[in-house]
Amino acid sequence: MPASDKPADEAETRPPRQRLSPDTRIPLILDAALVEFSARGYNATRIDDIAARAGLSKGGLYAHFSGKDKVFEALLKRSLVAPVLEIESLLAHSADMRTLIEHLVDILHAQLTNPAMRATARLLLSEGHRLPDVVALWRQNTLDAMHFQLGVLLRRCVTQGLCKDSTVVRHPWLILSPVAHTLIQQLAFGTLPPKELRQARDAHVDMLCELLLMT
Amino acid sequence: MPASDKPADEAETRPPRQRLSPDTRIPLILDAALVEFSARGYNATRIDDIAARAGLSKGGLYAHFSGKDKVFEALLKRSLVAPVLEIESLLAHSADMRTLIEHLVDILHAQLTNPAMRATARLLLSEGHRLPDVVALWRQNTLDAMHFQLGVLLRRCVTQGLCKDSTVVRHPWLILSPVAHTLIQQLAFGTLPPKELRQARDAHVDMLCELLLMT
DNA sequence: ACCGTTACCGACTAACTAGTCGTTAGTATA
DNA sequence: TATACTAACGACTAGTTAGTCGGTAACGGT
Repeated sequence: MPASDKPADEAETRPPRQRLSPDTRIPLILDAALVEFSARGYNATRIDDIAARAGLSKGGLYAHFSGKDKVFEALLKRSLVAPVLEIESLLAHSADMRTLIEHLVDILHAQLTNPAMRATARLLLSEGHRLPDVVALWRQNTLDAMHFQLGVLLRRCVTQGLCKDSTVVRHPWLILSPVAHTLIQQLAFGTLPPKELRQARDAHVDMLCELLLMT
Repeated sequence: MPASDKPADEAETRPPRQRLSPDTRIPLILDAALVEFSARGYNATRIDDIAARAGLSKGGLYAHFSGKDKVFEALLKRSLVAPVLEIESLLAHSADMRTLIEHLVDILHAQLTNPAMRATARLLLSEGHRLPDVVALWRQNTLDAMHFQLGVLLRRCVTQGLCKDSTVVRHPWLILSPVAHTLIQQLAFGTLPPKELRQARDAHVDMLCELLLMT
């Protein structure tokens, strides 16, 4: 093996020096941080690991963030985008109530299979106490918003005579709770086999149908 | 301030040297470890902190455990005791189905308000990957066992004509899921106000009644 | 082609902590 | 009380890592 200027393809020994604008480098850093933090937790993650994965050195990283905690904060803040329920679209594209419920459950379960979302959830649970402000913000923007939207959607269905006025209409979080259960399983036991995920999804749908469908 | 032999009551400067048998010291160490680990996570917890809280020095702690990971392992193993559902007792002491559901939900929610259980759950989620064997054991002993018992209980109720044959009878985990949701909230946002806990409990009961009670 | 800006490098330091080990001192038994 | 046993001490070592800083090189503007 020639030890010349570019040992190259072995195990990238020195991708010379790549100069990127902050606008393109920072997302790379946050992507790397998400992987590293969620794999090892906050304390066990080394700045050098994040930097290496983002394609620069520690010193370079410090040009963009003043410390480890600032990286963490920026990471959580980036994931604050609320997954807005397309209420109108759901109502429009669902022939009947059962279809609507299936769409709804599928949207919720899609979040579970999204690795970035899972990683963020794990960080939120295990390291969230570091940044109570960010967590509170996340609660408002994501959780409360989703509860609210679910409530609006369901009350509209009731008004339109599409479904019964069940307990879950007044407590939309009950609709989310099976997803919470599955999330906990995934966090504690690792990724569940597709079969179990499908069973969970189907049981979830069935229960909601039982609760909401007109008899 | 006299720097004599016992500055005593200031900030306990030297509770001289207490010699305890392993049988009494080890539980103290595990109690301390639960507090420290769940407050700061595995990596951020120092051996000295655990030792200090347990009332001895680091060297003393190493007389009982050969390392930090062994303490952690012993801690999780200690909490493996399954909270067995008193099925017979539940059936005997419940006048009607609604009362039985209320008892059931109360048992589940009692776990949530138990600080030691919450701390263990947090550790299991955030640091469980360190000890996959212990986590798998916990799953068998606790989660699967509880699902099984719930299934037995509900099927018996159906057979005795006490309740409908709902989806949740075939998927008992759905009954647990609202508790999972509340658990996540507690872990992410800290202890919930009693009012919200009670609302969650009531909504849970109402939903189960809707699903199970004969019409 | 020159030049100023600034993203990036990497060796260094300062701080922290898991684990060690020779010593000390409670406690039980005689 | 004398003695043996061992829980507990605490200073020390060795290894790790967050953050610093003087210098380097890529890029845009002229």
